[in-house]
Amino acid sequence: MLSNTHIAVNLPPPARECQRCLNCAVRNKTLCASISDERLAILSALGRRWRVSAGQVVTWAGDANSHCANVISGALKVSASTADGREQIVGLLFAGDFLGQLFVNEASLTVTALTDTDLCAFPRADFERALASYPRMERLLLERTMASLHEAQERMLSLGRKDARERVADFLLDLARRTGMCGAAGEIRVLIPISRGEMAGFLGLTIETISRQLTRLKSDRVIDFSRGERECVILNSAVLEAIVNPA
Amino acid sequence: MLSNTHIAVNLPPPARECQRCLNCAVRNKTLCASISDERLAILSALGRRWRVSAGQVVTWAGDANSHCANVISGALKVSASTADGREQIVGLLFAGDFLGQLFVNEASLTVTALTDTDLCAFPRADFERALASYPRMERLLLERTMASLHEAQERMLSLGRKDARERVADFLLDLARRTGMCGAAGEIRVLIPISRGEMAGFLGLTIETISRQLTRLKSDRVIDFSRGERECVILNSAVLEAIVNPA
DNA sequence: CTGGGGTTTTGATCTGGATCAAGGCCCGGC
DNA sequence: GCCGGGCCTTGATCCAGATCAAAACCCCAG
Repeated sequence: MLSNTHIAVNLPPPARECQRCLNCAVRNKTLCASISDERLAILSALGRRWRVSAGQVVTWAGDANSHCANVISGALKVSASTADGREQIVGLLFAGDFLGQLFVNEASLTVTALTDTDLCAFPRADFERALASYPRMERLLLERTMASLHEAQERMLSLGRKDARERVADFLLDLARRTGMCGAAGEIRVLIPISRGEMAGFLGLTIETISRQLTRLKSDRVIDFSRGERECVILNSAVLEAIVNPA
Repeated sequence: MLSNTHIAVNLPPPARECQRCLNCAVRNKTLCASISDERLAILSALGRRWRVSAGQVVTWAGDANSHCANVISGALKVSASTADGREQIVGLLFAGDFLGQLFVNEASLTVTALTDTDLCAFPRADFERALASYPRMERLLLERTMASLHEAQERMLSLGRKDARERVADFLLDLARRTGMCGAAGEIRVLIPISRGEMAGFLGLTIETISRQLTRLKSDRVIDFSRGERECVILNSAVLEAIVNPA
């Protein structure tokens, strides 16, 4: 023990830098999870903590694509827009997710914090270089990128071919699967992490349509909002499944 | 020269296998472009030529995801479907493209040949293993997957927020950018590689809407089809640009 | 308790694209 | 040359969801 302390005091600078990473709240959820404690030094030296408050834009579409980041805490939306201001949310990011497009010089998407958010940001060029030194991280990033692509493909089906009722049911079930807590009587409690407006942006609908679909599900006793608009209780998931999977 | 011949005769079996690869029509367009001639042996041993005729299904959504492939020639559509048969085309593949989802045991997409097609197919598990032996190929695949994701994100904006006119204009300009040949008088000749029905499947519209939008552009003297439905001449790309980029 | 801004709901109307229904065109087989 | 089957176009109608408009609700500051 004593000798351990002695060793720690004499550790070279890079290793000391790593303390921040070793204690990181998302150490084993981000891409860094693929790197052993001992080999963390290079990456650790590149990262900078960055706190963003709710509503702030992290990256503007059209700007130089200079950074990427791991999400430590909070929630962000990633959106594409037309020149005249229509917005489509193409993804949501939460703790552990990777933020950024690699190998491209101009950002094509706008990233905005939905809540107060902590990021661990890297200069993109440095990160791309580092990737080559960490083959397991590169593999993990490839897996995650493939998974994102897969999600994107399902969303294309939704946006191109499903009606409002189906899209909303999809969304609720997805949320339930990811974060749902089972209550006493077979019902599922889901905290909706975004506003009605953001749901609309995500599902390619308007705010009014979202609201109407939700109230319809409510009056059909499929869901309930007795504890606030953000707290959805799924009373009858079988009906939702049936909407999502029509005859 | 004579000694060269002599050496060739004595080459070990793996290298001889490679001849097929070295002569491959898409040697420097597929993922294999990242591999030097000398190191091609492992991958070469895994690949099997596979000829698919127009209309044949290569992969059914829901089946075991056992293979991936490089497209040698031809064209394919990749589509997602709802249980009741609505179809959204999520991507098109041409010579040089990589076909397949990795790291997933069940295929979620159906892949269908649009024309007679030649593939170079690999057992997925073998290919994933091989990937680790070819870091440059893994990097290239990561870059391509990121590019696909980027495309998918633009399509989400299209499907979620753009009207029929904009989607069709987008499609034509995209095609022109990729494959368009400039003619005499500033006009651009574009060969549309798919039918009206497939355009509809791709753009999230119906066949009738596609047809109406095209005839409208035709009567507005923006495009012309004098040489057949598949041969589009863009007479006034400025108008198309204006549709794509509204005030 | 009161007032005001933001979010959500609800209502009335409009419309772009789907749907339903004919034709037209082209090509290959007989 | 005529028939049959794919495509593609055109026309008529319908409807889900957008748009426009107004309440209702909710929370906090004063």
